[in-house]
Amino acid sequence: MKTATRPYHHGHLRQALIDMAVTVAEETGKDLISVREVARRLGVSSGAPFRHFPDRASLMTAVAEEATLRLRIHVEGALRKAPAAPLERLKTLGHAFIRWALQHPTQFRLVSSRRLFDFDSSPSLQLHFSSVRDTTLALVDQAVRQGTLPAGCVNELALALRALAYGLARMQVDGQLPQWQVPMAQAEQHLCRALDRIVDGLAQPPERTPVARISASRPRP
Amino acid sequence: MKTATRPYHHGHLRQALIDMAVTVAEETGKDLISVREVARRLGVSSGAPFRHFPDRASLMTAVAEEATLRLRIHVEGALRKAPAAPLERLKTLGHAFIRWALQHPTQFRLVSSRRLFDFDSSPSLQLHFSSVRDTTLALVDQAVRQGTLPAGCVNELALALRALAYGLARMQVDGQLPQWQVPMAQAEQHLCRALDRIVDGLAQPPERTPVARISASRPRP
DNA sequence: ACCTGAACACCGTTCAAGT
DNA sequence: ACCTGAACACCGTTCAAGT
Repeated sequence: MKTATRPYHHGHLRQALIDMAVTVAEETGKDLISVREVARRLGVSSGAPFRHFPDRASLMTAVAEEATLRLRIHVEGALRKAPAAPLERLKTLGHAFIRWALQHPTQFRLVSSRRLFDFDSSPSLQLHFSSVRDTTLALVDQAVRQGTLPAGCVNELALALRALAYGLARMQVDGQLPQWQVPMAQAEQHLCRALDRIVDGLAQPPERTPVARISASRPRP
Repeated sequence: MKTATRPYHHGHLRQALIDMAVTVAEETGKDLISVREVARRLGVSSGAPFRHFPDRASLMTAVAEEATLRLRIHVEGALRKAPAAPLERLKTLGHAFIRWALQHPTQFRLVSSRRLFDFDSSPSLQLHFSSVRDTTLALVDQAVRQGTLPAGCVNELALALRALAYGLARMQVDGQLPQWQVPMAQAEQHLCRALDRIVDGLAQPPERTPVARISASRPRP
């Protein structure tokens, strides 16, 4: 039930615009939402949004801020239930990243592309992004230190693993998976298995036989 | 110098539209070009393009066809000068893929996103895409067969390696690399090194010390 | 302080009319 | 057969005017 003939006129329009922008984005699947449509759906005039955001890019920045926070929370939630082994945690992080991307494809595309809003202008965006990145870096560092991942530049390896998860998620979000014989229905499992395949392939000790117990004490010359 | 007062009026407008669309796209960096601007730059009326393409998406499909062919030619050219070892060829393929993406970011984004045009409607698009994919699959298959890559589903491993190259390229194209401490100037080298890091990490025989000589003699039942 | 609604300069697309 | 240019229904953004 709306409040009579003058429903809006005031209220917390700013937040309503952000929420409706997300709704419209995920509904239409388009990267560029129409601020006029967002205004129309909220029952306000076409000029109203510009009292809260200087332009569409600023609105998209606000949307990206919230989406990045949700991605961070999703990933952190998954890690809370994960085992302690760094490699297992890395896989869990990757799975959570992929899962969130597939469930919120338009938001995922938005937060991934620095070209649709102004990343540098938003401290909260930078904070939430860095948090996930730092978690990745820390896990890779632990794995390298304990010898379960091959030695070398941590930054470089973390970048590669992030790119792997990002690439897998984006191939689905961009609609490429049909050309790789991956049925849409089990896309998530397929992508997570592909990720595990690489991580397990990189893992140092086969831990098949408890004989060797390699490195862990043999960092680098 | 333009040809007097009636420069156009006829000609091979269809091809001119495709070429100008590429120019405008790479110039503006926007995913969605304006067909009005393309027409304007060619000196034709705003309705002229629609005599050759039913809508903008069809024009973008034509652009994507040519871009995909160029990507294919670039990759095949690189492989022609590459060594014979499957793993080396896989790395070369990845490097060429990344290099082309960084040199033609807007075309790369276009061909990567099945959402900006109609992939299924274009046989040539499918042909050129499949060619690069099949080359990847064949190389992974060879490497697995000769034991330099770990055994398992070839399709899955090839998908993962393609996702790795795709993710690395896209992180740069989407503007994420500054947040990963990668200086723009040496982006390409950094990305190629990250790729090599994973491929080398997956390679089966460490061939460092002849001591262990793990598996490599345990192909498949 | 916030919102409206007309206005401006753009779009993609259509289509009668021209050559 | 190909192109023009007006027309239509949209945009993002601005801004005087309203509450």
